[in-house]
Amino acid sequence: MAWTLDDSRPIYLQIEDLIKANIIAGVYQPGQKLPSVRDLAAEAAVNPNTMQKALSELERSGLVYTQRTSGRFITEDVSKMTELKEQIAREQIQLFLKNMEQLGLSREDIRRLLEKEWKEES
Amino acid sequence: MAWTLDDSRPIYLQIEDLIKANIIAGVYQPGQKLPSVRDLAAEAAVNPNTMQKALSELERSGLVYTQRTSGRFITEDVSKMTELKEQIAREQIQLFLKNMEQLGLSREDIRRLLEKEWKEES
DNA sequence: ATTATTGTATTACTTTATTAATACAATAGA
DNA sequence: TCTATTGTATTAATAAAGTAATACAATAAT
Repeated sequence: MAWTLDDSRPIYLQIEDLIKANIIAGVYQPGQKLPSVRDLAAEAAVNPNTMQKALSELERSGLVYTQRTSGRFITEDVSKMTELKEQIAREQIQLFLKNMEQLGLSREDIRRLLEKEWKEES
Repeated sequence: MAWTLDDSRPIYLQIEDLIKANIIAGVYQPGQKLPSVRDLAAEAAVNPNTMQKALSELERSGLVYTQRTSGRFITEDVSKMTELKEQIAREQIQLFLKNMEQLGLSREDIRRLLEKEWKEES
């Protein structure tokens, strides 16, 4: 795992995003045990508390869970992962539409701009 | 103008967004003079410096400009307004697409989800 | 020329967020 | 039972952000 951190945002947030992306991308498999807080912290060269914070935040998403003294695991509940993904997608969409509408753009405008963007980038 | 502020985000940002929205929505007309920093601050019941910060931030967008001792004005440059609007839209779209792709969603997925959202809300 | 009004700069206070040091608690494993 | 390993809680130190008090500077209006 490439722990490329900068100081543009809080470290714990960057870590949280990195791990989350890896889970969603399937780098970590369902049920897999994560390294311990201390090991992850050493690996990423951050204070253990910082890693702890990142992980406990991540936990709120339901992507990982804790077993008191055994460690942390990626959820085996694949449907929960799907659910979460859909929920995030819905939120993203609603936020996006709200922002675009505040700019005074119609649905047709939005469709047009999206297709234009896609045409340009590929 | 309804200065409904809460403490979920910095006051100066909320003010900036409110004014920006009003400009884009046409509540403030091109060339129109804004009330003075102190008057706006009184109206919104905030410290003048807070209003000053909101306005100077807003200025960076080019939507308003300052004449040293006369006050602040909405830009007459309508094309600048259009330009800005298009730029913001482009940024919003690119950010949105980046986020959706990180979730592993294809273009077709995105099209489908957007139409679904629209169908549901109207 | 004087004054009132404008935006701005400087400085300090306060609060919040972030990171770190350290101690605690639970239990798996030997 | 004992020990090493796990996550967690508490507290403190530091840094950053936000807000406010006050003084300054420029000029339009009189």
